[in-house]
Amino acid sequence: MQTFKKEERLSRKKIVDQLFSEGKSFVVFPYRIVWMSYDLETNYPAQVLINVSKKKFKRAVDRNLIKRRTREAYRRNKESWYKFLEGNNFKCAFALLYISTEIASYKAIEEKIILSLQRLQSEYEKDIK
RNA sequence: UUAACAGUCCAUUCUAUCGUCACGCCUUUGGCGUGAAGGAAAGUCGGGACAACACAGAGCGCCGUACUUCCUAACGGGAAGGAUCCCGCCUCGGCGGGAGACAGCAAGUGCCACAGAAAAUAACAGCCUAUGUCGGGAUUCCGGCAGGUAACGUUGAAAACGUGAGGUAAGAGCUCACGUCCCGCUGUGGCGACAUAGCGGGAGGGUAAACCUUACGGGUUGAAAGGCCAUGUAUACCGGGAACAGAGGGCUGCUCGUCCAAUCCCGGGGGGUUGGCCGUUAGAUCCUGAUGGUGACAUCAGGGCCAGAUAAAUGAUAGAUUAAAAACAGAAUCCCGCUUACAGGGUUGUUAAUACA
RNA sequence: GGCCCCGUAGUUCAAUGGAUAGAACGGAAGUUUCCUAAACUUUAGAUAGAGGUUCGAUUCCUCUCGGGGCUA
Repeated sequence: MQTFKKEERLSRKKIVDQLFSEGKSFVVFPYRIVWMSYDLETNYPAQVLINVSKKKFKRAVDRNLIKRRTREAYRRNKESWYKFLEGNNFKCAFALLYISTEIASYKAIEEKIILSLQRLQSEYEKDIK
């Protein structure tokens, strides 16, 4: 199902603090991805945090637009990522940080989200070895 | 009809698929139904509601406001009116439009660069010798001193009521006529600001978005306010200070008052929590109509329920209309204003042009 | 969300309401040197924006823009 419920989003301050102090990160422009394995109290295999900086986009309307496009792209393309995690019995907390200063179109964002999720899988495979 | 200007109103449409948040219902790992940002949600510039502090006291300090009357819960907001200034018109004293933080430098103090004698107390240059005195001269003349005197003195943003006459030694609102302005009193009109007429007194540079005076108002802190439940814990140790008597504390700059009071304060260092519920959306509410009022607005009647999240909800794709789905822009306790941003469209008024009658 | 503070040369700071807006470092040009550094001489460069009060505004007032701090 292409849902995006609240349980699929990262909201615990404790986990967020831990993620940003201990998590590993890489960049797939315009996103910076911070991730770590965490034993989440949910049925979903991953929780995601989407962030757009107020320093880079002054107006709330612009921030909302980017967050909505990112959320939409993640919702439509997360299926294989979930299958991978469930197949290996992993649970993952990660953050998508938008670091560009320009507003990207939906098509560009979707492309990069797919790339990011593939990169996350390969990072996990590296970690196992 | 078109264009310009001013005012006012509306503001990313419709269909399908997949999704987000809240509420309700059901056969509850889900499904169905309903609802889902703004005129500025923005800036946080005023004012309130609400909450805690003693539901709050006194004085000082500090801050704010400033023509009048009214509206409002309140306001620095709004309405109507007054005076002043600016613009336009003409039949020349009226009409129309616009502007502004519009109390008081006639209570005190300060400041006014450069220039100028001087920036307000005076002094200086100049003018006058009526009066006093001294000297010369010798009978009404000259000079000095004392004295009198005004805004006339190249400036400047600003120079001490204006013009004319009288008056005098020379002069001066010193006096008079006409005029300007200010203060007080009285009459008339108006709730009032004020207008107008008369009488009396007076003549003063500017600056209060300089200190200030007067009048009125403001207790302080803000929903990260505040209340409840759950979980968990240790003020171990070190340094400095206050105090064994009213130290310290009660969210207030100081003093007083009042209540609680034996350990308290500062720095280093350490332990625990960082979850949930309420506040939280029905209200100075919205729509329609009637009545009162010049108006802001008020009252009455009928009807409606219109986001409520807590890392924070509205998007994506395809199609249609269109020249182009397109401006400024996203609720976070709520409300009333102000200010600022803004594509397009509707509508009202004024002006100009064109066409027709 | 709430409450505050600050915007002056490229940088760090000055400047009672008096305008030619100052100083240090830095920049540019020149002198000196075989070349560089140092030294010396000269020079460019700024009041965040708009409006108001005032004869006059960096300074006082209002609005806008930008930056920063505090608050569990």
